[in-house]
Formats: sequence, structure tokens, C-alpha cells
Amino acid sequence: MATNWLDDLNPAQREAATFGTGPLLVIAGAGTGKTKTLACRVAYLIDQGVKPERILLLTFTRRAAAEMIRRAQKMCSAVEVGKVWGGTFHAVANRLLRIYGQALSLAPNFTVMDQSDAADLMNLIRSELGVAKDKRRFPKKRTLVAVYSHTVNAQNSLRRVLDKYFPWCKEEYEGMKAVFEHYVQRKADHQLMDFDDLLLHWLALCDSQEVGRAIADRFDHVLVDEYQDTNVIQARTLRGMRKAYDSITVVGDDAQSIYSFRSATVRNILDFPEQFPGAQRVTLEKNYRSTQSILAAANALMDQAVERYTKRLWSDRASGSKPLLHHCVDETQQTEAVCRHILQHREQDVPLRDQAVLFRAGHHSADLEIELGRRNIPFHKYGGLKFIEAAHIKDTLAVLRILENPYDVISWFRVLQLLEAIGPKTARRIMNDLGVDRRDDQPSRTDDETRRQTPLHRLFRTPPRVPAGARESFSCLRQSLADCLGVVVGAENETPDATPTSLSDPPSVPVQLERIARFLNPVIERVYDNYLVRQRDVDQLALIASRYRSRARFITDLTLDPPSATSDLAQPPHLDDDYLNLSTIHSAKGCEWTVVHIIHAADGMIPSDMAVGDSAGVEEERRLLYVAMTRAKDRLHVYFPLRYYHAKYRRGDGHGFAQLSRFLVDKVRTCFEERAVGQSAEPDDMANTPSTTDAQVVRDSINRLWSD
DNA sequence: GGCATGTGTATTTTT
DNA sequence: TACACATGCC
Repeated sequence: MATNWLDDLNPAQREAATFGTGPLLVIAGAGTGKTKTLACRVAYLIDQGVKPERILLLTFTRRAAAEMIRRAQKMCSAVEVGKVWGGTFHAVANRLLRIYGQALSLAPNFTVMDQSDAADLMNLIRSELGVAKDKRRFPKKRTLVAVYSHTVNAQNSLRRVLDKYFPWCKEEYEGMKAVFEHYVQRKADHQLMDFDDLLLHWLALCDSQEVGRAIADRFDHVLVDEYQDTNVIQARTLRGMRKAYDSITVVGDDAQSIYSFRSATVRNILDFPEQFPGAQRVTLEKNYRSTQSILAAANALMDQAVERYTKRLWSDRASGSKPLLHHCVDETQQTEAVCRHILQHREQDVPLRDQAVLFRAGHHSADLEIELGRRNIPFHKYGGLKFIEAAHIKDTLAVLRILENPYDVISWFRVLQLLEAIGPKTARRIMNDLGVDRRDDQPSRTDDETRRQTPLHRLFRTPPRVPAGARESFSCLRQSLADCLGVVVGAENETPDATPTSLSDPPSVPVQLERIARFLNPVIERVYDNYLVRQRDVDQLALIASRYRSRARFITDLTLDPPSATSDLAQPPHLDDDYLNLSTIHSAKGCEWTVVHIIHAADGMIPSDMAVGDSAGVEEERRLLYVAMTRAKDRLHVYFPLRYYHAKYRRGDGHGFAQLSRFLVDKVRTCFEERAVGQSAEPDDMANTPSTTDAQVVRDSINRLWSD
């Protein structure tokens, strides 16, 4: 079948999609059909005879990769496009390391830690070293992870990173250095990999004499999406992946780089031509998404930027009505206005799923979420607190991870402390008894006898001494672990064998979870509030697990690509269900909706107070607002609450007046139509619905006097 | 050594 | 608000 789908592309898109071999840089502005172009390029390459499994497609989220592959599949139905290596840098690194990691002496069953696991390990080390004892202000675990990650990702010296980004921690240089050294060693000893390690070890694989060539030569073509949000390690890795073959396509937009906190650098995209000599360049400027009036506002915003950007968007879509800027009395009014507009749009046949509310920080939607709940408006929140970060879910995963990697100190430490009468001290002693601390039995890793002596075997053969109060639940834990491995721990003196070759097959992953729940349910009931909800969450986990045959795969997928929202699992939305999208701006990247509501357009929120320290920070916040605005297809609402109550800090009626976001200068505001919420008529297209009146504002303000 | 209770403080974005 | 840390009791 010929390639008639190419007819749908404009000349620039077609040039990018049908580019031959060699390096190609595609500058693709917001809404210029980037996904479509990349999907077509995948389809084109396959159509030209490239084998799908010889294409590497790197995207920012797994969802993005899946979407492109799905689209490409539609174009070339004859070939199994699913064989394309698609996913995030981290997911691909994980996959390669499981195959080739032995070249770096990595165990194939290493554990992937997410950032909160990394924080726990930092904390463990911090307390062991006692660095925090005399200094009251030693950085907290999250700060430690942030500093560490920034340092390795930017390949910068700790000194310089502290000077530049964490000046308030400069005093603690020595202590932090010690913590980081132990952190690195401890991970190596216990087969733990944090997110940064995945990238660093992939790069190391590329540089390896043994397998570097083989890995690079696996792929004829490498395609990279969202290139503006990659860091120096990733850029270096890409160079390492191009040895015999030089075909690489990177797509990005310098005006949408919003991940510098993760050490992403816009230099990657700007320097691409030098890094990959002979690179061709294609620019996509025609926007298919937004009305001209939305683009006018977005362009006006970027005109204020300090930096020059490489393109200017245009559209031949009808100009549409101007975006609206709503001045609200306070957050309550903002919430009310958002709900009202959402329902009005729904009445005008824009279903909830085609609308989104965007905000800077996860908790900015708290008030709105409560109101949506009250009004029975279903929603789905992206970003913010993840299901996987809930304590009881981490507990469950920790048990699974012990099974997978018995040297996972973090998980042991966590699980043991769940037992009554076991705190940090006892937990550490038990771990010692079990030999979880690998430094003790390192000498001959390959020696068969040593391998047989994993902490789990010791647990089954010679259970360690535990406090009387913990005895019952400890034996319950032991039983659960044994059940999951398909091992019998009946009589005390038996010597069961729990190697994978053990006689009775280990049960399926959902069954393992059910066994774990037997141990965990009483624990959850004792330790947490809301235990019924939490126990149900564990059941939900088993439901997801039913899609997996491999426990290792399940754990890693959950870590690298966690369910995006708590509600994902609490009430999995049916396909025909209509629900509103709530999202942080970061998580909204790459998405589009018919109607977009941006809330909290106040200085201190956008830009975030945390980011206004230097001009680079402010510039990034501007791009963030740009990303938010360009998500809208037909209608854009921006909300500004004038008054914030700081009940958070002090009780009472203290409040302060906010400033409109500094990015909404006069030149930008002329692209908006401004409304005072509750004080004037609504625009034509939402005229005939009841609206808040002046009197309502008065009543609200009176009521507030005793609402507290 | 564990654990309940009280106090102070910092407070973004994500693979 | 929520989390880390200190204190004092069991």
C-alpha cells in the first residue's frame, strides 16, 4: 500500500517525516503536529523497509510513546509496529541494563528506586553517619536527593552546585560529601539503582568496550521527542548510540523547555548541529491547534521573554473570541467561576473530557477538588501526589521488592518497622542478623554456596530473634514471603530451598499480593487511619498486577511509570465516562483540550515564589505559562484571585492582596477580554445562565465573618 | 529501645 | 497542613 497518509502533511512536516538518513533537527512549536509528524516518520521508515525493532523512539512519557506507536500502526497495518523500542530514557535504560548490565557487573535483578526511596536511603545514611547530630540545620532528605541528583545530572562539582543552586547548604559541604559517598557505595552493595543511575549506566554501556558497539548497532534509527527537556547525560548517551549508523532525529521546542530543575538544558537543542555534524534542520511553525486569538496572546507573552526564540507560531484557524482574564475576589470565587464556566461549556457540547484546569503546583487545585466533589463533577488529576507514594502502597511494594532483591536495605528497613515493637534500632539489628548488609558476605559473589545464603534463606532457616510484641506478625511476614516464593517453612529444622528452581512453582503475581495482604492488612489497620480505604487500594494493586506475569516487570513498571493519579485506581474511569482533567502544567505537556482553564495567575503562584530567585528561573516560569496557554484549542480562561487568606499560617482573618502575574503585562492583556467575576455581565456565549451577582459577593463576605 | 505527644518550620515542577 | 524532630513516659 502506498503512502497516501503523507498527503495529510504540510510540506515542512513531510520533509521531516520522509527525511532519509543522518542527523535531523526538527524545531516544532506548540500544536504544530509534532506527534503526527513523528508517528508518520516511524511509519515511513517501516514502509521503507526498516525493521521496527531496529527503531528506537525516546519520548518523555510512556503514554507519548504508546500514542505514537498506535498512530503509526494505523498507517502500516501490515507490520508489527509494537516491536519499535519505545519509551522514556529511563525505561529504555532499564531494558538495556537488564540485557547488557553484566558488562558492568550489574546483577540482572537490581531494584529501581524512585525518588522517595532515594530519600529514605539518604536518611538512613544521614542518621548512621550522625552528621545531623550537632548541626541543627543539616539538609533534609529531600534536599539531599535534589542536590545529589542535580550534581550528577549536570555533571557539575558539588561545590559549584551548592554555590549556585543551594547556597543555604554551603556550610554542610563536608557532611553532604560524606553522605553522598556512602549513598553511592550503598547502592552498589545492595543492587539498587536510582533514576539517575539508570541514565548513567546506560551511558557507561555505550562507552563499554565489550558491548558499546553492539548496543549502538541494534538500531538503524534513533528518534527523540521533547529534546529541549533532556540533560547533558542524555545528549552524551545519544552520541554514544550513534557509532556505525548516524541516523538520529530529535524534535523539540526551545520555547517549551520547563525541566531545568531536572538539569535539562536547552543547549542540547541549540548545539545539536555541532554535536551531530551535517545535521539538517526543519522548522514547523504552522499551528493546527489553537485559534488565532489564543496564539496572539501566547506570542505576546513570549515577546516579553529575554531570550530569542527560533520561531513564531501562526494559524489559519478562524480567529475566535479573545481569551478571557477573570479577576476574582478570592479563591472561593475563582473556584465558583471555574465550576460555572465548566458546566456552561458542557451545556454547549464540550464534554468534560475536552476541558482541563491547569495549575502550577499540585496543591493549587485543593479548593477546586473539594468543590468538584461537592457538585458531583467527576475529575481525573494528573501530577501531584501519586498513588504509588501513599505509605501503604509503598509498604506493599517493599515486600515485593524484598522477594525480588533480598539485599534491598530500604525495603527491609521499611517493612520491619511496620511490626509492633520494632523501631529503627531493632530493624537494623535484624537486618544485620539476616545479612542484608551485603558488605559482610561479599567475597565470592559467584560462589554457589554464598548465593544460597541470601537473607531470605537465613530468614527461613534460622529466624532471627525478635521482640515478644513482634513475634506473631513477624512469623506472619515470614509465612507470606515463603508463600510468595513457593517455599515451605513448616518445621523449624527444615532447610528449604528458595532458589527459582525450587520444586513448587511460585504463585502468580496477584496471588502473591493476596498473600502479602494477609500479612499487611492487620498492620495497616493498626498503623494508619482510614484503613479500609487503604486495604482496598492494596486489592486494586492486585488487579493491576493481573496484567503481569513477571513480578520484576510489575515492580519496575510501577516505579518507572506509576499510575498517574490516585483516582486512576480508586475508580478506574470507564471509557464512556466523562471526567474533567485537572493537571499540573508540567504534566500537561504534549496534551491539548478544547477548553483550558488556568487558575492562580497571581505572582507567587505563576511565577512560583520558589523560582523567582534568578532571571533564568523567571524565564522558565514564563515558558511554563506559555505551555499552559498553548494547550487550548478553542477557548482559554485565565483566573486571577485578588485576595488570599493565609489561614494556613495563622488562624484568623488575615489576608493579603495578590498581584496579577508579572507575565500579564499590558501588551499581553490587550489580547484578553477582562472580566470581573461577580461584578459584570458574562460574555455572550455564556449569557443565559445564572451568574454570581454583586449581592452574592456581599453575602459571601459577611458569611466569612463567622465561617471560621 | 519504642512510642505517644508536642513543637516548630518550610511550603514546585517529575522520570 | 504535614512532616521532621525533641521530649518524656512505658
